[in-house]
Amino acid sequence: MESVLSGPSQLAGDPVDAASALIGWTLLVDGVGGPIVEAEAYRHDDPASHAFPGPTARNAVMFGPPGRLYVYLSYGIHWCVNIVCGPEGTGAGVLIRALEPACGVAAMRARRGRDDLRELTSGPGRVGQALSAGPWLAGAVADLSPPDHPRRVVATERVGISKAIDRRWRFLDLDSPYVSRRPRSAA
DNA sequence: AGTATGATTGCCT
DNA sequence: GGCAATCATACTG
Repeated sequence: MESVLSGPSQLAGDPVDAASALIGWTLLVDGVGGPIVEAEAYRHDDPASHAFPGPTARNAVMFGPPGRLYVYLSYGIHWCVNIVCGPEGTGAGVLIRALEPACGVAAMRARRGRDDLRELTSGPGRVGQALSAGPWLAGAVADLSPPDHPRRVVATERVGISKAIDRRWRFLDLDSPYVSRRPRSAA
């Protein structure tokens, strides 16, 4: 009997390990999506995390069981997708910053209003739009399936934050053309 | 109640 | 490279 739970075993452990382990796993929403190529960890004791102030209406999902989706509105414009990680109740998550557009490409093109594959899912706001993310996804169980080939993963600085900027908790597939930003120099 | 600030993106010069 | 868009959340008074 196979486990019903999906995702890497690290999903319920340290979110930093989970973020790294998630690279290469395919995330689908309603059959649309592809392999994760870029992700950032946000720990509960991390000043940059939405969970840092403690449980609130917005971040409630983060304090639930791992493997679910935490969705938030960024800059009043973009809906961004996270996978809740860590032991249940700790309030940690992993922001999905980029995917390889593999499944439902036509749908993603239509939702994004763009044809170029590199503009479909390379960036957290783009991922949200391509997957049609919104409040209705909050708390849904993440649809994850394992990588079909190993990835070269590298750790770099997180993007767009002003606190705890020194923590290199952004992980990406070194060989993917679909990451939002390449590391400053190859590591 | 009012204000400042974002885990961003796309269009402008 | 710079900045506007746009609004929920968090914080101040």
